[in-house]
Amino acid sequence: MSRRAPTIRDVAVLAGVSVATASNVVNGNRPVGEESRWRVTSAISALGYRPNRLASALRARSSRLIGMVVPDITNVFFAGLIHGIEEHAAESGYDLVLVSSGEDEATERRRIEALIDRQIDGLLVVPTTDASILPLREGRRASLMPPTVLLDRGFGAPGFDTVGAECAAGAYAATQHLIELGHRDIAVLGHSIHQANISARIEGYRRALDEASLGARARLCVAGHGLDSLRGAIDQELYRADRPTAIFALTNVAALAAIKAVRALGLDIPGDISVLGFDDFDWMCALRPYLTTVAQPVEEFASCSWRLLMQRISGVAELPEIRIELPCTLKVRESTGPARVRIRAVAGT
Amino acid sequence: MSRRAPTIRDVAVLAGVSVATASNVVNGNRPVGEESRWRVTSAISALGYRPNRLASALRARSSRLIGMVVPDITNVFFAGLIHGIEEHAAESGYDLVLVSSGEDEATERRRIEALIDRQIDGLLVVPTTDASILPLREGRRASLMPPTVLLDRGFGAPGFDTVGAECAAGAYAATQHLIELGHRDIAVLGHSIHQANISARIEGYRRALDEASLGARARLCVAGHGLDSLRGAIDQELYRADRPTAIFALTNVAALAAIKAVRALGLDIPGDISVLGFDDFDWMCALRPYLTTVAQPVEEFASCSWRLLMQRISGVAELPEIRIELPCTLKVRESTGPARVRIRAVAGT
DNA sequence: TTGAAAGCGCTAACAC
DNA sequence: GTGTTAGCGCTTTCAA
Repeated sequence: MSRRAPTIRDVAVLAGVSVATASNVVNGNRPVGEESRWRVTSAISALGYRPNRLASALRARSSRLIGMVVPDITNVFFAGLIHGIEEHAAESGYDLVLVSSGEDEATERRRIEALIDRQIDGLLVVPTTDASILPLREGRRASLMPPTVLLDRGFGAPGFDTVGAECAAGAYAATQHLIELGHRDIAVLGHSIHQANISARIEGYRRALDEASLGARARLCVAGHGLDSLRGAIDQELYRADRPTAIFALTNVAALAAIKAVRALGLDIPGDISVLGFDDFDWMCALRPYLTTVAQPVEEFASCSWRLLMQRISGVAELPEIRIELPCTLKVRESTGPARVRIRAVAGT
Repeated sequence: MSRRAPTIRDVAVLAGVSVATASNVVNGNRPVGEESRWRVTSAISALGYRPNRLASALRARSSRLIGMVVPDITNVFFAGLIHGIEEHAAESGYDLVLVSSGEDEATERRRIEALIDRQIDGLLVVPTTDASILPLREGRRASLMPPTVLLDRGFGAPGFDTVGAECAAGAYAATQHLIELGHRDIAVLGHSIHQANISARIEGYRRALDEASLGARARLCVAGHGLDSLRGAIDQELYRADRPTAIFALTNVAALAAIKAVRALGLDIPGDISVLGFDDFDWMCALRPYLTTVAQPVEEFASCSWRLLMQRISGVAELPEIRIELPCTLKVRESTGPARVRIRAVAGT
């Protein structure tokens, strides 16, 4: 029943050659004679030999394993990222070890260490906060860390290659779109300020407001990562007498929270209040109204970060950190419309 | 810069003990004296030693790596599954190697072989079709295969532990719900018949129809896995003069396809046509109308399959295959309503 | 309670 | 073009 799996030694013996030759026909590291090659290949199929990747990784000092860390797998944006990366990995003969940090810095730290212990060849991280992965570079293990690329968050973190979106520009365009529709009271809804991408989005929002001399009307709703937390924050804003006429949600989860909150109040989108989201995915088109959103280039995120990582692993890339910033696209759809003129607003203007 | 990482030998030397003792304090496999333990722990922290999991896995014949194979990571149902499994894995000290089969049998096969080569301790698969993983059990590698649990699809496959939903019952309840609302022309939309779960859903649908003496009116729309393919199939059905008054979508992707198709025709849900879906996730509540759906117990899928896998790995479970079937929940919401009485239908009845 | 030593299965020098 | 051999870093007998 549980017969020992054949090793390369078994192959060599059956083929009547040395293990080196057997190894060479398997890996093609050295030329092998026609005769030997044939004997080895037939021995391999006769025995049903399969190489032990653990042993080969240990010896060759290359596991062809890439660690990937995301805050939450169920977030459609991260799921898209994982999908893209996994595809590239498969093409390049790598496998992905996927771990979730659950938006917790300590967990993230611990799990990354565990991945490094597994001798991964590279690391792809969507860090919990901009600062969370910094200690890894500074610690004793600095020189022993595998090539690492930070995605989405942590843009520009010193010591790391980073791939992110042009968040400020995207948010600027989105806010401008709302202003052009006549909105003057635009609330932004998002989580943690401790992330470069989120603060960049807020910055873009502020800039657009400032340019329209609306700077004083900025309304920031900041909450935790969860849907409920975001929902609570926007609820509070909506219950105010002078509630906003538009909500700019800075993440896809925030957009969902905003929609739920607005719906719960029986308000119409965009009749009573406009909602503008972030990220884009299949299901959004089933929403009524179809959500106006700032789409991030998920595919490009995946391909750029993968390319960067491969360059680092092969030692091609030069020393200084590389930062790649990808453009967002404002997708104007149905959830944003002209601002409803409110009595108070009319009187006030 | 690239100093060699300290090994357990370095630790032993610095602590003035043997490697065996150092190993034992790291792993606790054997009792170690107070004095030795202290010397080793301080040597470890002095050197910043971290064990090489590759080497330990090779020697101990246990990688603490679980392979997970899904058809498509971006499908919210599978994403939820991955999330749940990853959580359990983390708790138990395992890591997940995630691969996507892309609904392709050959790819699935190839990637599973690669996972086995990595000496994974267990395998969790949502197979492309019911038959796709069977050859693995039959092949020469049969005895060399790691414990494997099939999820969602492949229920009851010989030689495998399987975890699935009570699809027939769920679909029966859903269809009955539609019949009670007065629907007599109910189309089902789904992909591949070659999956036990899908055919069970169809069976449940048929049974409900039969019991209402509506068996002759069964309408099957079968398509490929893609959104577009499903969309095409349901479009065809909707363009018929006697189009259905209700659509029962057998997967979440099918539900999305149905919604898009109905919308494109300018029809109202549920006024003109009812839509009933499968699976349930956060974003559905942002849909207008909120989708009536058959929810599968994703969390339980994850916990049951994990428990089963752990039992097999530890050799606790007895020999015969185990099948676990989890109940679905019909969530009646807004997308299903009374059947609109059509002229033709009135005349016909 | 501890140590010495034999490998796990493989690759890469180094020889020929 | 091929073989011999020394490890990769670790765990685990076996003996003390």
